[in-house]
Amino acid sequence: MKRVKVSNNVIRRLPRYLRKLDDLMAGGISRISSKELGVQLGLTPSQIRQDFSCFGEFGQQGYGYNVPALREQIASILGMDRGFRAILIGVGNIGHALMDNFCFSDWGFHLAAAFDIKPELIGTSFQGVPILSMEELGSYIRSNPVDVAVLAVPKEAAIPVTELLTASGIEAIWNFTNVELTEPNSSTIVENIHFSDSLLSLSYYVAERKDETAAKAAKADK
Amino acid sequence: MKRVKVSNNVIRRLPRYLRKLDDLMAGGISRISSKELGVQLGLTPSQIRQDFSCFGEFGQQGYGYNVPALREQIASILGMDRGFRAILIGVGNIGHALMDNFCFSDWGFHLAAAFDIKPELIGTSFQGVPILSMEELGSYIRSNPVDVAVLAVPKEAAIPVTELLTASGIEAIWNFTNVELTEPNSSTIVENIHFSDSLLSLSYYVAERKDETAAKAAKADK
DNA sequence: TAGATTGTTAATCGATTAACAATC
DNA sequence: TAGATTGTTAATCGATTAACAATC
Repeated sequence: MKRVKVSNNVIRRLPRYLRKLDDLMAGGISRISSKELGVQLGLTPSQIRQDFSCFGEFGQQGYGYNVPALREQIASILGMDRGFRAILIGVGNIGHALMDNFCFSDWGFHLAAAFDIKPELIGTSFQGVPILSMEELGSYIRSNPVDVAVLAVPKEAAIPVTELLTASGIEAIWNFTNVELTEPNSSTIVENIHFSDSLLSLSYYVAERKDETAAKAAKADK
Repeated sequence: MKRVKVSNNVIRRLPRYLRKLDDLMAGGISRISSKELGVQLGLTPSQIRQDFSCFGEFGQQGYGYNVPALREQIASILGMDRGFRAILIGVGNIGHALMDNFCFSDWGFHLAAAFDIKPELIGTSFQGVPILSMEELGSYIRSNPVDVAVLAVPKEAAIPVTELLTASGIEAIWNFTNVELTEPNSSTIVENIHFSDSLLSLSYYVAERKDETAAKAAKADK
């Protein structure tokens, strides 16, 4: 597979392609053109072909793309076939919801262990995932392969726990705390789920929509 | 306030600015230049000044920006002072976690009600928010002001519930389901929290990092 | 074969960065 | 006042779109 430098925008579209291809497969569609894919995703066919061409030639002239084959290619580009191993730090509300609801294995991940400080949780297991003490975290990381740490601790613990993680050799963090972990100098890969950032973006667009509606009403009214 | 068309990239940076300004205020910093803000956020001073200039003139030559004043401006741009009203659809794992942990009021929102189909939940309330039956959803929306619906239902329910919401007059959805709600023809504002998309992007970067490391090792090895 | 559709090169568009006059 | 820093205009860079030869 090609590994040229690919822009972040392209990477962010890959999971959407994957999702759409899964939908098509579920609907029994086995072939699609970039034109039709563009219609269904609201993208131009050019962009779709450009995106794919970053990684190879997956289509066939005059025919289009084979849906299952393309799906497998994109899954592989995203690393879904690598069996990455994850650990969860913090079994509070959001951590628990992830363990209960989020199917890591659907995305090629294996959730190997969870960590918390609450004594009543330590030593138990949930959905087959053992919950260990935070005190075991460092030694666990050093003696087990861990590719990604899922950070779901309270706000106050975010920075110290991150320091412990990186000091123990963790290179990638899936961050659910509302804290900026990305140090300008750090080489750790951080992917954020910032609920509040997302809600505030939505808030902006809602405010904009209301202003437009109000302006229109005022105009019609005068 | 200016309301020119502002690019999505700019909007997505605003919550980060807000977060940083809150941090600065918590640290007792009352004044900052675009240069220093750039250092702390990993952005160029030019970009920061360009971003702010979409909405007005918030700084002072030779001085920089007053932190609390700028914070208030950005909060206002994001609509945080409008008291938007939200309802939650689906009090499962993620919905419950949002009710319990996510402080809507911190971001200017009021969570007015939640809806579910589970009989044991209906009629109860949690954190002061009443949980109502899904059957009441349509009439509730028609007789109460609702700006945003938070969609946290199971995958299968996503589309039918969205249709009910839009048919009842909802214009904005904060979508926690792993389903593409954005119809190319629809005018509904949709903001997605796609856990799996986020994890897969992270997965890509982890895979890339591993490939680079392996390539380097192979080179050193030969 | 003729029609369709790819992969890629070139053209356009938009976003980021640099430069600088204005001014606190 | 002199130094600092803004807001904005111009230059650059990168991403998207269009065009088209290659070919299934």
